[in-house]
Amino acid sequence: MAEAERFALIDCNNFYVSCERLFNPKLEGRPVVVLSNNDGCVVSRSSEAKEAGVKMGVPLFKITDLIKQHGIVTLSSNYALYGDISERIMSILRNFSPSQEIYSIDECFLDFSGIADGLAHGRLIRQTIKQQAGVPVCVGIASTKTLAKLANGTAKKSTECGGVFDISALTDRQRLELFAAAPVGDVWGIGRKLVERLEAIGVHTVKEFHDSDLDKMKELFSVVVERTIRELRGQSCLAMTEIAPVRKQILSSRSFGTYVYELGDLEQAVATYMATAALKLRADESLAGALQVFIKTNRYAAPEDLYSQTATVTLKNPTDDSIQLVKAAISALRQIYKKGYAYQKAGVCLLDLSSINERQLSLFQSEASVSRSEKIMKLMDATNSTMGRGTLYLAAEGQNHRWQIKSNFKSPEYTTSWKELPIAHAK
DNA sequence: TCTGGGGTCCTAGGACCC
DNA sequence: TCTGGGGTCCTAGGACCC
Repeated sequence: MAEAERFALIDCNNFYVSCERLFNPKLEGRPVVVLSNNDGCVVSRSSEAKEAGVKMGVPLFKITDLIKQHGIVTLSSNYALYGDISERIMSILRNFSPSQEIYSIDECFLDFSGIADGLAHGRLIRQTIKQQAGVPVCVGIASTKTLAKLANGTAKKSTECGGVFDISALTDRQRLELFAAAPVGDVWGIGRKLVERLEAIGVHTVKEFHDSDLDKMKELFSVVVERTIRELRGQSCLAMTEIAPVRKQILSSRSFGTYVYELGDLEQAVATYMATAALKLRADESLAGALQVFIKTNRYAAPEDLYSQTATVTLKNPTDDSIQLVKAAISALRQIYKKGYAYQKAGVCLLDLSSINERQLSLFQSEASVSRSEKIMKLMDATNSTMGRGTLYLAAEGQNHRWQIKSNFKSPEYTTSWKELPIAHAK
């Protein structure tokens, strides 16, 4: 008999908050939230903050009273730190299965097929990560990815299961009871809009969704919804993908710390974002064939103050050269800039990406000019990598970034910056 | 005063071709 | 004058995820 497929989903609890606590144990037991870029809204909450009533994604200015009332600690996000902790955790997890798919910064799937006692293996994982990385995780196990996600949600909510939950160990009846008690919005891939539409046709629980008619749901919704129902029924439609496919686009954008009015400031911002995007492009060993630039006012502004425009440029020759990309981006920006608006955000997007190994020189492009550009970019990237970000930059990026984001509560880069290594004091 | 950023996939609709 | 319909490709926008 063929072995039954099984997946485990390992997900860190309150990941960003857990990372902050590693280096600042005083945060243990206290309500803590981590904020998005620009200190805009809440992106991670400790259990104490959840209990205090802080909702996910809420803007900071709406919870000033709650913060005072409960003494909630607010922290700016520190992505260099979270990325570093994530890498450590993922490399530990790699040892627990022949196949791992890293799904996001704080979660991965492991192939659990053929593991006799999934629950025991899950508990071992949980214990090991806590011990070696200091971060609490939960483990969900099931015969499909969608069910493993659901199992992980149960592991997080339930107090009895000790952070590990296996749907494939349930009887049919137990499984249906679990489905009947869960709202359909708990299912991976069913977001706010779909919940609205599903409820309108009388589907409220996971069980009702699971029991619905496949053909009808495909017709009413989409092939994705149909596939999700199949997965809930135990028919695996989503396989493990161990090698992350190459990115198809690279986006770099930021909200400004204060409104921006002048073209000159926007040009600096767009040049800076493009330099960031181009660095990622070179790290991927890709070339961009096209790029987009967008600028927008605050989307909550009055209708007469709203403006949002995108310009797309197709490049004659695909490139990874920051200088060329910045030039193209700035000329695109000049086409869409309109004076008189309070701009709140700008960004660039690299599109039509191809592998550098498949570069084709056009008639008008000499090998010499390409290799000169390569040398300059290599020098710039190497310098910035050893001497620190921003050591070498393009003149267009400018110096006085009046528009730069706010980051008022940022923790030090404990693990990724020599200057900010924590100091251990002997008692 | 103050509302994130970076991705993916799917669909609808227009352009174009035969 | 009469002016189809199916296929494909591309793009913009929406929905979703973390």
